[in-house]
Amino acid sequence: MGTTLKDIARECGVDVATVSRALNEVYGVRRETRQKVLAAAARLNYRPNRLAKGLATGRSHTLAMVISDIRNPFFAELARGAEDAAYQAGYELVLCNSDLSPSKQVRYIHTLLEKRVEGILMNTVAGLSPAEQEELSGSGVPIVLLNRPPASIRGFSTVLADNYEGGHLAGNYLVECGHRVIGHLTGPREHGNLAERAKGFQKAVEGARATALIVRGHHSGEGAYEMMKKLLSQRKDVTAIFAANDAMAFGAMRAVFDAGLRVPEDLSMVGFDNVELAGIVRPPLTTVHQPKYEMGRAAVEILLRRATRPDHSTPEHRLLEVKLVVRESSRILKGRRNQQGLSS
Amino acid sequence: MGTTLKDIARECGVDVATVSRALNEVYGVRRETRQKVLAAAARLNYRPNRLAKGLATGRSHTLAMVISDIRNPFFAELARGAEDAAYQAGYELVLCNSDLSPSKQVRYIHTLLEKRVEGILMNTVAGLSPAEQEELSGSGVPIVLLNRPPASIRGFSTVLADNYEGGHLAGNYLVECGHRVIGHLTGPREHGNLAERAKGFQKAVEGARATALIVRGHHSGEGAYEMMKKLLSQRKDVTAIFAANDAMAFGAMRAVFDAGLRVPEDLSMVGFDNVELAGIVRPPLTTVHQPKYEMGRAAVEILLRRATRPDHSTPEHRLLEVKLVVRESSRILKGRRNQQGLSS
DNA sequence: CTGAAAGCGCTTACAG
DNA sequence: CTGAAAGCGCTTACAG
Repeated sequence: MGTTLKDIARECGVDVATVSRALNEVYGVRRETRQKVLAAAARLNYRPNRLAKGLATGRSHTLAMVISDIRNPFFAELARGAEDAAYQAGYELVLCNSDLSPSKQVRYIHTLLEKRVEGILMNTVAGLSPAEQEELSGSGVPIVLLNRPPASIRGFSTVLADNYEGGHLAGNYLVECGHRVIGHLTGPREHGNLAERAKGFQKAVEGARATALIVRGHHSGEGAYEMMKKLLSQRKDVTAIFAANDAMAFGAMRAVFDAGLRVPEDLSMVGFDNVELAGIVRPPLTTVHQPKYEMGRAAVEILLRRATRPDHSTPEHRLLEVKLVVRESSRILKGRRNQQGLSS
Repeated sequence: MGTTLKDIARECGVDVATVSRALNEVYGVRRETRQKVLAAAARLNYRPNRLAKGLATGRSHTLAMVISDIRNPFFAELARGAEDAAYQAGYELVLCNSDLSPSKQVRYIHTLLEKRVEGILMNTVAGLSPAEQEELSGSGVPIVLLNRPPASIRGFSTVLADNYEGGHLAGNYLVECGHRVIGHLTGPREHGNLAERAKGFQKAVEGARATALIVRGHHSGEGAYEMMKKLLSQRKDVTAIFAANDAMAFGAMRAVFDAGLRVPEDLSMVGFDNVELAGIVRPPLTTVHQPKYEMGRAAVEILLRRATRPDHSTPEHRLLEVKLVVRESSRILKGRRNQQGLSS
């Protein structure tokens, strides 16, 4: 069916090696010969077999991303950034949804290694056993993570938003708005990014001698809904909430509404991520913006850099800036300060 | 670095052919030999090179999806369904964002064919030239489209929601709610799926001797915002709107709010797709549900079926059911009928 | 049941 | 500049 180098070689009366050179290299082949080969290739509608090429060169020209779920807008945005960067470099991106299941993650990784992908973008390796993490980091393919890996394992690159700074921004903002008792809904301690946000938040709040109430549960809308309900029943003095991500903020808002309270009149709400929905819900959500698209791009750039220069194999680490986006879900409590300078 | 069949063969004192058989086939190899090979493979941490395997067998075990933009929640949902089906079958899915740009689509397709993917899921081929469409359909790899292709081209499979029925449901519902002048915001005539929705809608409305106002523009939130503004300034008698997709409905709602009107008190609004956001905005959007996840699955199932039985190459066509989801953005105008039977 | 050989379609030193 | 050869790592008739 497909025409191969051999067909072109026969057609032109030259060797396949010459055809290969003519098609790939800029010189090392006589102009005339090259033209003849190119013409024949076009005429025969030649399509190189990339599997064969990959086998011969050891390069597959494909990258992969193993994330929890592409339906999560955070990952969709990230994926788009990653794929754009890959496309520009002539690479393909394979999409894997792991649901954070360790067994799925392991299966994906094995298959990807067998397909000789040249780099993998993963949100985390936290679910893998130490042995699996070691195996991965020693597998030879570049990996970039979106969460800080255990300190014991070397070899992973990372692309991180400045989570600590983001938490600090949120905490500081709420304190400056005059809030004195502020709840923080977050996930399990093991989740590195969330832990950083909590730390930054706590630092800002307690540094201002206000009270930070840390509530842990599942870091999802559902989880936050439950946490919020419980918190409302226990502490009447809370006037503001910082949720560890936007999905949690939406869940928490539902619980607030269900309790017959208003946002921001009764309770200020701040999220993290700045997904598109944050600007659309009522009231629009104040949140910490993460440069999701850029993070995807940055991750692929690192992968590509490491794939093409296997010589120096020290991992790269990239920290991206976050910023506070003030919308209508939060308000100044006692007007001690004006809002100038806060809303940047 | 990687251990190969040859290493295992040497280790076990057998031929690579035997190793290959032991690793792949269930019989044709003595039990004992098989065990020995398996043990050695495990010990040496053998990972088959899929590029080599693919070259030898002609099968890449990968599928691809070429869509406009993964950030569109419709496609994210679809992608998840597709990837789940692929994963279960032991296939990988490569993600391509075309923005519907013909040149990007063509470049993606060429690369994918060169990588010998075994099937491609594409939203549409409408942007390609007839020659390109012919080339694609004759390329030998199974293709499933999410839009009806030009009648002139044979060979494409399709997975479609019942767009006509969906439009009909929407039109019929609004008529039964008592609306007599109903606007329909839609896209260009060439867009097959939207055209079907418009047809079904018109049939239902005009069949009931009510007035259907078709407004065309860009099928996006922005486009709908503009259309709606214009419509409001021209026709004061419109009491309901059917938007060709949810994003358009959201845009139209913004225009309604900007004009100082209320939904559904002044204007009923119905969308199409039932993206997650539809249930979250205020007021929650009445819309026609499309089974996006299932469409993704169905598409991959067709691709796989056709990839594994290249014998009968007639395309498959799958039509999926839609249903009306009544929420709070629409209301009964004059109460001529009760809502029973409408909300199913 | 197993080995030896040829082949999948490319690339890349090595000669000339 | 070009050809002949070997190799990438697998599979699969063909013998035995």
